Amino acid sequence: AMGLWEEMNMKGLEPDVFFYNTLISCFCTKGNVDRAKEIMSEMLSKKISPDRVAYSCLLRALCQKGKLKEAKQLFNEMIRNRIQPDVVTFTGMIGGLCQLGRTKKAVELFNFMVEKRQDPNSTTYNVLIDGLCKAGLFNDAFKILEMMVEKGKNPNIVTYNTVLSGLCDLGKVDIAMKVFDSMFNNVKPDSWTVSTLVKGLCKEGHLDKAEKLNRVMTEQNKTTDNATYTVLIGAYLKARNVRKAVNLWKEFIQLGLVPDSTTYSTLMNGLCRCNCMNIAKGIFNKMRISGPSPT
RNA sequence: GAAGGACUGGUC
Repeated sequence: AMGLWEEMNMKGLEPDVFFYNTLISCFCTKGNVDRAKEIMSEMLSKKISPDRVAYSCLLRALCQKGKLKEAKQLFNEMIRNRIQPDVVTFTGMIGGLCQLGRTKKAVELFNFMVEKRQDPNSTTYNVLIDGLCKAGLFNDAFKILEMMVEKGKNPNIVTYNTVLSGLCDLGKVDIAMKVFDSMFNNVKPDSWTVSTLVKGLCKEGHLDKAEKLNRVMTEQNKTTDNATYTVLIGAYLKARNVRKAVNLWKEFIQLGLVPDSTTYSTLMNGLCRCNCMNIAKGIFNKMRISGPSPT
């Protein structure tokens, strides 16, 4: 990285706001918030003012790491510098808080942004609904969903998938299937929808229904993908139905789907647990030849 | 119709 830095200086290239923000974003996603803050200080020393994007990045990362005092300070600094937080800023922070497990704080922040007359968009609602579902607070999530509809923000495919996932986690796959049947009027189910339901059905032991759903959706809407098959194959291996799993794996290849590292991990783990070392070896060799697709 | 920040599913 230092090499690149020097090279840029030699060529007389001045890093701009975009460049700095890219760096900040990288350090934030790597969880190195301190380094990201240093980058922001450096911007200031070079007379480049951090903009809304720079602040939003850091704020989300600070929330996610539980550095809430620092986040508050930075937020105030942002306001002091006359940079207004927007819906993305708030949504990011809400998401960070949810990942932290502080859903109560997340809801507070949601209310705060409404007070500040920032209109939550569908992504904001989706983030909060997902956070509440994952915290096991489905009823609260459902209230937010109702609020979303009241405010005229129509649930999109991500909203549906999020809610379906929440229901499946609760073991309410029967209700999830009813929602699925009713969603076609509003949105078009995608492969995420299918894999979510397939996972839910498998969790309850309905492998046959899961497979059928995938089959129907593949034929009618071409909505299948790597992840969906990985769920199905993994479930059959867990049920020690190696024959079925291997057939699905062949089908997977025939469809032209491309296995990645998760696909192979699932296969290797499952086959080894079934004591099918020979089959595992064969697939492993295939991977060594073609290589898993990059994540 | 390109853009540096926010949302959903797969193994461990």
